[in-house]
Amino acid sequence: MKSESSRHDPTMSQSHDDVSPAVIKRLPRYFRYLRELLKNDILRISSGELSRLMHVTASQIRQDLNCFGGFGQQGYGYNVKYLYGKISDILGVTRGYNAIIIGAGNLGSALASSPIFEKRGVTLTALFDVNKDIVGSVISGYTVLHMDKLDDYVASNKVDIAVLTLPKEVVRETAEHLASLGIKGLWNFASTEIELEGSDVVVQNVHMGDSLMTLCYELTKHNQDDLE
Amino acid sequence: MKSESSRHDPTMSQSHDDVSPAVIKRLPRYFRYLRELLKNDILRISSGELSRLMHVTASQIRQDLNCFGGFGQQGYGYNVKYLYGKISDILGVTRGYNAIIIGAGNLGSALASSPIFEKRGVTLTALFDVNKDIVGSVISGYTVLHMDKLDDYVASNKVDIAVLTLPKEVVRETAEHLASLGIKGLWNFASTEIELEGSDVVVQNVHMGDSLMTLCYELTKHNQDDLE
DNA sequence: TAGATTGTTAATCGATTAACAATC
DNA sequence: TAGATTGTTAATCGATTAACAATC
Repeated sequence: MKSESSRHDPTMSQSHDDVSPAVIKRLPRYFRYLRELLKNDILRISSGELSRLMHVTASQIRQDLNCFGGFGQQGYGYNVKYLYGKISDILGVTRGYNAIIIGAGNLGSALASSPIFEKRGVTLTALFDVNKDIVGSVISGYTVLHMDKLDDYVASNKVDIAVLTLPKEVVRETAEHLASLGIKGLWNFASTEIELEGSDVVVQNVHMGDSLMTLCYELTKHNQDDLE
Repeated sequence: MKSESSRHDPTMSQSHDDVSPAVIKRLPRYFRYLRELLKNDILRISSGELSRLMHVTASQIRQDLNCFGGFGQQGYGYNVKYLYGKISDILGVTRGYNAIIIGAGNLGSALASSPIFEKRGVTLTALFDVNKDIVGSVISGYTVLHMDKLDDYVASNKVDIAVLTLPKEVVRETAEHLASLGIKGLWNFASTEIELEGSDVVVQNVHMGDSLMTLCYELTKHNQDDLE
């Protein structure tokens, strides 16, 4: 019945290797909107209503959600709490991942002081830096550790994610070192792409600059259109 | 010869309203790689070489670049300097856009202290905040101004882009106010989407949190795969 | 039951890749 | 000229939308 999508392992609720990248990229957005609905005590929503809210087609919403299982109910719609829980599970919010920040400069501190981790079930556990002026200082309740304590720290603490907020020049070697320590997720803010050939390390490159450039492109296009 | 893509206005080098979103999203990445090549004194590259570097198909590169005109030369490849210049033009790097930062907290300061604007031809001209403790302090050479000076400032200075690094709760009203002042580009770091119906304001929402969630999804998927 | 809305298949649309003639 | 590589068309692939039967 549940089609081909749930395979092998019968004990696990769902497994979904084959979900398209396009769908996956949209999941965090569903997460955000559902959280907002929940905050406003809206406990039930149809794909039609959600489509108006999110400015996407109802068809896409139903298609997307169905990649992971039938979360709705005909004639009723979706239970917001239930759906939010399911999507949280899929995204790993309930897994209790731990993160450390490598590079406690402006951006590193900004992230440490923000609720960005907590909101997504990720726990920040430490910050590292090489700068003597920064090491030992306290940022958002964390004492910044020196990088030479990193190996020991990772050996004795569970670390799932390393956040890379350090200069472009040292990103590559740092990433390789972190991978060698067994850290499986890298969140990279340096404007260079990390390539770890043939490793099982997952990398997300942020590229804020690309976003600024797209904005500039659109500004430029608008201006041009006005002239024509 | 130049096909349908360059239309109307004969004085303007190119106009290209009809370029697909997929192509546009990739332009900043070309920009980054070409800059890097230039830095390494590589003055000539073929789509084949670039494809190996960027991990995309040569076909896609040629297709993408051709949306804006024939920048290459058969039998030779692409002149890196020339191509970099062209892409810079398309992206608006040479337009001399000015930006202001609204919200001089951790993230605002981090952006102000980074080369992110300068690298893309954007000039940061001022920072604003409402917090008495922050207003008047100097961040990366800029004295933080109080928000009540904003209207005057925008009236007497060219401001193309406003960077929104302020709390989610005030983003909507601030965005509307900025739009009413005639600012045409908003770069939004709050984890909420700005909708300005029917205005000619261009918005880029950054959503760093979505990136973290995608990382968590992939970590989770990896772990599951291991179990199967 | 009747009405509403999902789950799902089929149709459309857009984006990517392959192939090759044009040409430097 | 011969070799290389683009520009461009045609073929493939993937993602989105429309439609409707299943069903709560």
